[in-house]
Amino acid sequence: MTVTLADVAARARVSPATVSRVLNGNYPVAASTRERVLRAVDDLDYVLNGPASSLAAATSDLVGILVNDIADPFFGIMAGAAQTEIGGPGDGSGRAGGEKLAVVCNTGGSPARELTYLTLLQRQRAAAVILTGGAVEDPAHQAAMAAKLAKLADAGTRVVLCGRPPLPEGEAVVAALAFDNRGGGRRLTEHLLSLGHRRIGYVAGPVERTTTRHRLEGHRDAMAAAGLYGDDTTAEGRLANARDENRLTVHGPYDRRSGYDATLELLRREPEVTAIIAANDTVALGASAAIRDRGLRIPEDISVAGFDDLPFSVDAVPALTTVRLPLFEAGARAGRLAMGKETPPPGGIATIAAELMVRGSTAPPRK
Amino acid sequence: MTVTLADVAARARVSPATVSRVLNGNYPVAASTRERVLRAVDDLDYVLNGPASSLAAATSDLVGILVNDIADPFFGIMAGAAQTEIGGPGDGSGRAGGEKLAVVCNTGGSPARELTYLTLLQRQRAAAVILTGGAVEDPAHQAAMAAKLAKLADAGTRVVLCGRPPLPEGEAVVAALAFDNRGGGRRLTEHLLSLGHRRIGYVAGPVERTTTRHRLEGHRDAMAAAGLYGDDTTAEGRLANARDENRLTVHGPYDRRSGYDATLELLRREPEVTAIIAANDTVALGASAAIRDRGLRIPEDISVAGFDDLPFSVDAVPALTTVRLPLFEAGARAGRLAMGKETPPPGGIATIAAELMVRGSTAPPRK
DNA sequence: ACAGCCGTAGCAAGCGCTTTCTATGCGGTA
DNA sequence: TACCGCATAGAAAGCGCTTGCTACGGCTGT
Repeated sequence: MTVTLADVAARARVSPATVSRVLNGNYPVAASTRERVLRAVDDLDYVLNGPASSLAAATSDLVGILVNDIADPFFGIMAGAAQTEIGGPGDGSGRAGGEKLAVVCNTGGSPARELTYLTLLQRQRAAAVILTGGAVEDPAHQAAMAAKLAKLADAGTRVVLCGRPPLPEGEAVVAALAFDNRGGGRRLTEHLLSLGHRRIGYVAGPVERTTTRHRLEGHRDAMAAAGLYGDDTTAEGRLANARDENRLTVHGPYDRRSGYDATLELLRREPEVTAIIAANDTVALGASAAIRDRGLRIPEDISVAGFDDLPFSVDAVPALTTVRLPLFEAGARAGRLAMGKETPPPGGIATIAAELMVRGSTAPPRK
Repeated sequence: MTVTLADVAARARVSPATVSRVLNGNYPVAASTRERVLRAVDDLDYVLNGPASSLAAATSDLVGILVNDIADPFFGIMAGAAQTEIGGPGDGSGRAGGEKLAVVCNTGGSPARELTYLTLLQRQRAAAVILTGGAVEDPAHQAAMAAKLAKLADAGTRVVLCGRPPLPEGEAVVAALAFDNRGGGRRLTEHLLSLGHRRIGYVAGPVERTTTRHRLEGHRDAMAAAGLYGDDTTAEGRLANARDENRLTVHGPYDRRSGYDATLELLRREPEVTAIIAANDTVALGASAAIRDRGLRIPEDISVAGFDDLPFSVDAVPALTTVRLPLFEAGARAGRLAMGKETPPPGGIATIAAELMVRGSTAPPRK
């Protein structure tokens, strides 16, 4: 039924070993022989049996890219960029040079699925794995992840982190590319502060994610530095600060709906808010909708800012002030790292700068 | 180094066959034995060797989802939905029930890469393949695709088309879910027509894609039915119609940039245009930006409409009139079809309705 | 008490490929 | 001319798993 190596060998009147060598191209084969084999491959429309090949060679050409949400361009852009560096041009049959099959796996943000995919990739003896996006901070899960990644690395799988903080132990991975979420959050807040805002609402992402925490920390650092939170070190002062922080922060998932609902809640809690920072651009879109639905104008009544600078953000009306993350570049770099085409940064860790993009959605508060 | 089935068998004091059967659960094993094996698996932290297993069983648990552009939510939403139907919960080790590894492959819209991925999946003996999005109309490529899909189907891989027209021959696939792009294009144009628009610009997608052609055909059908194009059947009339069609249609990729540039071009060619239909919502965003940059207002000066109804479209200002495609539902259904969890529609072909969403970006023309 | 079964477990033959080791033939060199 | 070495091809031993078939008790039925 299906054509095998042996069939090709028979037709080319050589041994299976020779066919294998022609296909893999890592052993000298006379030009005339090679040609004969190639013709036989073509004639028979032969396609290598991947599992058999992986079994015998103890490696596969699978590269896994784990993302939290495939419907979110934030991940799509990184994954796409990584893939451009991984998938070779391909010749359609036989086995091409350094060609790898880059596949993206959607964890949906679930720790369990993250682990499951890692096991599945381990089972396939994947050549490399790229993990994108923030990690979940649950200690048990982190330990499980670290163990799993260590095992993968042990088995020869290259592990690259992209847009995710380095592992606590840090040794198991080829490289970690982390976004400067903290710095971005700080600069964004400083921008708002410099415009004169004082009551700033914060629509944060899910509590348990590192990304959420880092952006929020940057924000609070800036607020504290401006004497808005945390400067009063007396006992009551501290309490008041904490209350304020909590009152002006609402957590929720990274989606539009959450931005809408959280903004309504923020407006209820503190009608005097003059600016709202959203966990990311998608959330900012929802926040903007809520503000408009309340009959308020952006930025005259309330300023809005996002994070990530996704492609649609510049087209929002007014254009969204946000923090630009070089998603494509980071993804491409992760792809190269995974392929061993680029040497890892010193210590295996690189921080990727976040750039503030000031646009029309932020302006000085009215009063 | 790595632990194998035999190691587990030794530790559980059973034969490798028994371990295999416990893991696959398709053969009676005494409860006490099963338990002993499971404990050994756990103790040894055993992970099945995928390639070996696929080789022996002649199937794998890989399911490929091909998309044209992973950074585009249009595909992300379908792929994500399909994955929810495919990837089981997973138990972290051994092999779970009907668990499959859903992976998405980014073709970038390139026919060559599409074929390459199909070969790679064939090589891996994928359990199923889902192809999403419009096809390229080049006859040579279509023939190659049909041949490849037939071969995949032959080898037992289920092939499902999602948001893509059925194959010319049509036999090789489990099912084809096609969006009613033509109907959507027609209804959208009728809406504009009923508002009083007569000079309607059309920013189309890449010429060679079926999606582009179908949407455009729907548009032109509606125009012709209204006597705007193609009613004049004299020789000169025909020519004039064709000229008009061409003058008011600009092709380009499915991205924001293309929408921006094409709209500028349309405005130059025909300043009297009162409405612009974009190939999809992303393109519509670019078109809107161009219109605003020209100092025109939406919808007062020019109406804008998109296609797809991506999540951000409702948040555009003004909210975008568009044609809603049930991407999530279609993706989920494709996933179920690929898993054999749902019986294919009669004839293997289903057309999925497209619903007109009238919002703020379209209004009657001023004069 | 014996034949026949059913429920379990083991044996062993591959699945299709890679790769080490060995064989062969040829040209060049002493 | 005889020998060595290089370039190339083949033989064969697995890689780790699945599965058809066989084997073996103990139970049931007569």
